[in-house]
Amino acid sequence: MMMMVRKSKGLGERHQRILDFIASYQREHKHPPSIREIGEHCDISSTSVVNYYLDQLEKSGHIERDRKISRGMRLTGNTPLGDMLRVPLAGVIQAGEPIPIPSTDFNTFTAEDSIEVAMSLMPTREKGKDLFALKVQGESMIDAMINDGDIVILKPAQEARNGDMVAVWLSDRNETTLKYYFKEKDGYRLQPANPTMKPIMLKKTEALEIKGKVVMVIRKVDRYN
Amino acid sequence: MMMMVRKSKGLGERHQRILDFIASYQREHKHPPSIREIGEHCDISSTSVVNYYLDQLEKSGHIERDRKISRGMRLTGNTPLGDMLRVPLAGVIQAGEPIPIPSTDFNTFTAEDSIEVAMSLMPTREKGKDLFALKVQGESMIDAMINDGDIVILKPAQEARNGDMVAVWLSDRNETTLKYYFKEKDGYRLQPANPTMKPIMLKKTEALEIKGKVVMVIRKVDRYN
DNA sequence: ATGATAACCGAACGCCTGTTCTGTGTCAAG
DNA sequence: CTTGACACAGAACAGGCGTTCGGTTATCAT
Repeated sequence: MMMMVRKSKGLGERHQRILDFIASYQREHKHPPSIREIGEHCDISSTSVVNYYLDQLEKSGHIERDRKISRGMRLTGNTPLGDMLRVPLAGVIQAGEPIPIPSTDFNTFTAEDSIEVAMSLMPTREKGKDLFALKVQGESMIDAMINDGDIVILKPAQEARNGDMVAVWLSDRNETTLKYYFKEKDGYRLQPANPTMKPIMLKKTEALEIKGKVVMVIRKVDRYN
Repeated sequence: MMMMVRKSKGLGERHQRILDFIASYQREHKHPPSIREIGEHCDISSTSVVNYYLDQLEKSGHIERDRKISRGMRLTGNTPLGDMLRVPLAGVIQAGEPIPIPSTDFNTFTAEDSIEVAMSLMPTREKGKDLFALKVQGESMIDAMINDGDIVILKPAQEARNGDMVAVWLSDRNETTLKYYFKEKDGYRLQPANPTMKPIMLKKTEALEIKGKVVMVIRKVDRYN
C-alpha cells in the first residue's frame, strides 16, 4: 500500500496523475475512462478513492462530472480550445495561370491534401463550408503582400461586394491576381493590399472572372535558403 | 410505429440521424451517448435496433466501437483532426517601438488574450512552448510582406542562425524590423522577405537586439475599409 | 402469391459502472 | 495523548449499459 500523502492545498501529484491519464485516455478513445480504469492506471485499488479524487478535481474546476452515468466526466481547461476546421488544399495559385477551383464534390480530406485551421481564426461569416486552400507559387503576388509558399484560404464566389479581397482571373492579360474589389462607374478597380502600389483599372468590357474571396493567409516562416 | 424503410445500399436517413445525434452529443458532453440515449433521441424503442444500426455504421466506417464497454464508440472522420495550441497574444509590434516580449511567467490564456493555432501548421521544431503572438500595427513592415493587422507568432530568442527570420530592435535607429538574419564577416545582413527590397547591412559595432524568431504569420482578410 | 431478406421489436441477461458506507491509517494541532 | 480532518481501503449495492435471442413486420424480387 502506498504511503498516504498529506497536502494542505492545491493539486497534488496524484491529482495531476489522474488528470494526465484522463486527458491521454480521452485523446485516444474519444470517450472518458471509467473509474475502475482510472484506478488501474493510477495505482488506486478502490473505486471510492477514485471517486474521492474526482470529487476534488471537480470542486477545483479541473473536471466536470455528469452524475450517475457511465463515464460521465470531462476535462475543463481554463478556456476550452475551440473547434478546428479541415480545409482542402486544392492546388497552387500562381500569377500566370488560371485559378484551380475544386469541384463541388471535392472531398479530399487526407492530411497531405488539407490543412487544419482553428475555427476561432475564421471571420464570423466564413465559419462554414466550401472553403479551400491554395499554395502560392512564385514571387509575383507581392502587390498582395503574399509570398511564395504562403497558403491562401478562399471561399468560392463568382461575385463580390465592394471591399472584398478576391482572387480573379484576367484572361485578357493571362493573369491571376489577389486584390480588393471595387465596382466603379465605368468598370472595376482592383486595389492591391500593398498600399504603395497602384490599382488595376478595368473597363466593363474587359474579362474579369472572380473565382473566390480571400478569407485568410497563412505563412509558415521557414529558414531562408 | 414508424414505417419500415428498405434501402438497397448506402447511408439512410436514420443512419444519418444517428450520426448527427452522436456528433452533437459528443460535442456537448465530451463523451458519447449510450445506446438508450441514441434510441430515445432517434425514436427507436429497442436497444437492439440501435445496436443493429451501430453495427452497420461501424461496418461502413463511420464509427468505431469499443465492444462491451459503456459508451464505447466514437465517430471517425476520414482523418482525425489533430491538436491545437493556444498562443498568448502579448501586444502589438510596430516599426518605431521596442518589441514587447512577455515575461517568462506570462500566463494569460483567456480567449481575448490568445489565439488558437493548429499544431499541424507549426514547423516541426516549434511545436512546443514559449511561443507568443504580436499583432502588427502600422504599415511599415512592407519589406517583410507583413501588413497592418497581421498576427506574427514568435519564439523568444536572443540569438539566431543564418537564415532565421528574426524580430530585431535596432536601438540606434529606433526601429523594429522583421528580416532574415545573416552573420557576415564584418557585421550582419538583415534580408527582407520582399525580394525587391534591399537588405540592411549592420556593422558589428551597431546595436542589434534579437528579440525572437518569427515562426508564422497569419492574416485574417477583412473587408477593405 | 411466395419466399427471402432487411428492418424493427421487446425481454432477458450478464457485466460494467458509479455511489455509498464503514472502517483504518496518517497527520497536525492542542 | 486526544481529536478532527484527510487519505485510503474494500464490500456491497443499485442501476446503467451492451448484447443476445426469438419473434414480427415490411419490402422486394420472382
